[in-house]
Amino acid sequence: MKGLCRDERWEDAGALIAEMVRKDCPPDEVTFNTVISYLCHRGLVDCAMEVVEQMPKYGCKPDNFTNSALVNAFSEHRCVDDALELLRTIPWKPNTVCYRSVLKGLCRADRWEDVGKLVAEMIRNQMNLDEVTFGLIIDCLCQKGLVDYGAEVLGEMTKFGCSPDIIMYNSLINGFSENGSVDDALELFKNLSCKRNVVTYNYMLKGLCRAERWEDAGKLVAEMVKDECLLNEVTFSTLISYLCQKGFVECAIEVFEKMPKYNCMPNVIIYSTLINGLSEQECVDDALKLLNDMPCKADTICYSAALKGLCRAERREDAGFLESATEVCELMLKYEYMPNVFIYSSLINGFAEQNRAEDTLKLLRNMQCEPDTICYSAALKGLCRAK
DNA sequence: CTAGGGTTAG
Repeated sequence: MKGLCRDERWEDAGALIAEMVRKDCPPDEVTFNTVISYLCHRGLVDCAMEVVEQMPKYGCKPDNFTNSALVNAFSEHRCVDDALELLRTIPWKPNTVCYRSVLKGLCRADRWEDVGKLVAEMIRNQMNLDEVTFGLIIDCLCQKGLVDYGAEVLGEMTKFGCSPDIIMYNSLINGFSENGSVDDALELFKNLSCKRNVVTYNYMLKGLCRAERWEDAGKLVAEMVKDECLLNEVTFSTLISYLCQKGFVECAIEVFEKMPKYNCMPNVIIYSTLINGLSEQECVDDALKLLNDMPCKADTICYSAALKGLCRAERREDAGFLESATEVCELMLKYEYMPNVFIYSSLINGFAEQNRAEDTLKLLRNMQCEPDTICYSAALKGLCRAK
């Protein structure tokens, strides 16, 4: 059942339940809760509710698992007030997980007063306020820029027998570097009361990269290796994307080339980032080489990044880059990738600037997608320039 | 056997 749900094969899941009934092996709460929780995760809240209504027919009653899934889905996919209302209609004392799902919705909606009230209610009901609950609140505060409050909650929670753990520290480090100063983040990073993990390092790295503190970033990675903390794909993605963004594409390439040494495989997004970076730095040949040597399948964004470089080069040097651009387009079609409107408009514009009205028109007429205004304008430009 | 706090990117 779990497998079918994970693959979103809802009809098969329904058929399986029917089969269970037929074979005298009736579905139980666990069966239903599995289906319900997956439906909820996919945002199919109405379907989930329908399944809940089917439960009594099979002698099953919704329990804490059912309700926490629904409350969570209401919080995420609907209005958090629906979640709150559902919490109130549960005919028994809902457990911490159910409460926490509502808290999550309230935190995300920035309804801190209501968060406080609900926490007070939990305390009144002598419910277990655990690390997970505090971790959730701290992270939301940090994400909303209320890092100081996050730090305050971290201090207060010891009253409830909770001690700070690495997940909370990670949220705070990220919060400080995004919404405060990266030095505050570093300060905390250096004085943690528990062992750092790869997420800690990656957050810290992101902060340093954003601040363009490349030397510190380099030192951090060295420290990571020394600490025997394995660099992962996030580490590399972070470095590569920030280096490209800030115009240091050569460094990004160096980092990229080190990936295999750390058992990390670059994915299509990393490739498109690099191709785009090379195109923007007017290294179109390198961009094309990277595109051609990709071990994974290139997607539209990779192609359009390369085309961007080609079209720029064309404008600059009056060379035969548009021919390569057309070739790239053909390559795309060969691999059954649809060039998108952006690609077409770049190409049409490229031909127009070369006064090649015929090619411009031909391209416009043979487009594999709906031309937009920019395509038409570019074609018009070609026609006008050719007289 | 089911639920729950933290990473990256075009």
